[in-house]
Parts: sequence; C-alpha cells; structure tokens
Amino acid sequence: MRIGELAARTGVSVRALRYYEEQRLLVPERTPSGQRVYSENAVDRVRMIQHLFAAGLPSRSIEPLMPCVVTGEVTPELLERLRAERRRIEGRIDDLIRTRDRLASMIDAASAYEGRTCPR
Amino acid sequence: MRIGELAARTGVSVRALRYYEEQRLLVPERTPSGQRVYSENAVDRVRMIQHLFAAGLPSRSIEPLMPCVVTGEVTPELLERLRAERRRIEGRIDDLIRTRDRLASMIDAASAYEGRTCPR
DNA sequence: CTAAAACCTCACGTTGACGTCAGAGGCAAG
DNA sequence: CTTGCCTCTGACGTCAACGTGAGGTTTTAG
Repeated sequence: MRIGELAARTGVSVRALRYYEEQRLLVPERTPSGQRVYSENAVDRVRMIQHLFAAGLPSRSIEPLMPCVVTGEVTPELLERLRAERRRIEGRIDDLIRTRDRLASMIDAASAYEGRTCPR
Repeated sequence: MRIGELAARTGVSVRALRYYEEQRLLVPERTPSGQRVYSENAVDRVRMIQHLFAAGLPSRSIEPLMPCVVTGEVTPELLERLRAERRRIEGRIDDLIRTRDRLASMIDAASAYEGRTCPR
C-alpha cells in the first residue's frame, strides 16, 4: 500500500510516516518512480511505534528495538534493552501514581474548604 | 533566600527558576537592587511544580492551580480543574500500564528465542 | 488525453522547558 | 578598594515530533 492509505489506516499523518522513515523506524520499499510502498504489517508497526512514543520513548530509543521486528533476530543486547525500557516505564508509572496521590490529597483537603479560604 | 540557594536546595537550575517566574508559577519578592528573594515554602512549591511537569502538565495548566497555594482560595472551578488533571494523569497511567504489558509480552515471546531467530 | 488527486523532495516554522552566552551590576572578604 | 562570586536582563540556541507550504512528478478517473 502507499503512504496515504497507511496514514488513513493508522490515523497518523503522512508527514509523520515520512518522519519515521527519516528516523529509520519504518523504511518502506520504493516503486521505480520513487513512491513509498508499505507491506501489511507496517500497520502494526506504526501502532507499536505510536505506543512507544506515548510511553515517552524518544525515537533514538525505539530505533534499536526495531531490528527485532524486521529480521526477527533476538540478541541478548536487544533483550536487555527491552527490559531496560520496561523498567523505565515502570518507574514512570510509579512517579505518576505518586503525583496522582498527591493531587488527590490536595483535592480532598481543598474540597473541605470549597468556596471558602483554606488556612495556610 | 536568593536564587542560587533555592536552586541548590531543589536541584533545579537557576535558569529554570527564572523560567517559572516568567510563566508566573513562582513569583518572588525583590530586594531594592532587584535581586530575587524567595521564602522558605518556595522549596515545596518548586518540588510541586516539578512533579506536575513530570506528570506531563504544561505550565499553562499549572499556572491556574497556583493561586490556591498562594491565596488559599478554593473556587469550584479550581477544584474541577484539579479533578480534570487527576483524570488526565490516571489516563496516562492506564496507557503506560498497557504499554508496559505489551512490552512485557514482547520480552516473554522474544526470550523464548534468545540467540536464535524467531518466526514471523 | 486531461485534470484532479496523490505523491515526491527540500526546507523553514512550531511548541515547551529550559541551556548558554554576553555584558553589566551587586555584595561580602581581605 | 579590589577581587571574586553571585545575580541581573536580554536574546539566541536546542531538541523532538511533527506542521506547513513551495514547486515539481506520478497515478488515477473520466
């Protein structure tokens, strides 16, 4: 499929797909005239990339994880990188939970004084 | 205390503190000569700001939350904003958990093929 | 065959949270 | 008084993940 269809099917912009290629996250084939041609599994690939972006990984961290998807080769280094990223994400989850709890107690304390002025 | 000490005690840069002031997140007093003077509770304030930044809130979202800390006034709108931010954070937590789980199953699947080539 | 739609490659613009440098003024110690 | 560190105000630089044209080619529909 060409770039427009992939964009439509994944919900990301054409520009973003070209950006992924620039970062070597998703390198498509080319027709003789130079147009990009993507395989079916590029759809899943893009979704994966989006999830990792959403998890806060920069493209420099995603790029070395991609060879696995491409060649299917699993090196110990790759596994370790995956585990490291998992730890990073778990750390971020813990941070967010702490922040949420802090925010929740702010809300509890504040709602006791709703409409008035709370002591400081 | 002056800006250098606050920076040292909070671990954020002097530049960042001036940036917070620019965004009206933390507006200090001034000496007659123009030097910034921070009160003791600015330390907690900065930590709070850092946590909210870490939670992904932009300064435009943090700024309207700050009057509470300053004046102690709790309006219904403020409470609603706090609750909205809490919901946002909880959404991000859920996303991260999903991403972590996906990553974890990638790791499980991959480690079964460690050193070899996995089927595709 | 032609016109529209989709695609191509530069290449500059944007946003947020600062980094960094320049040039000048302020402040405690010796 | 001067040395040395801290602070001040601009103001430009950075990085990531794209957005947004400009100007030209390719593919597709009628």
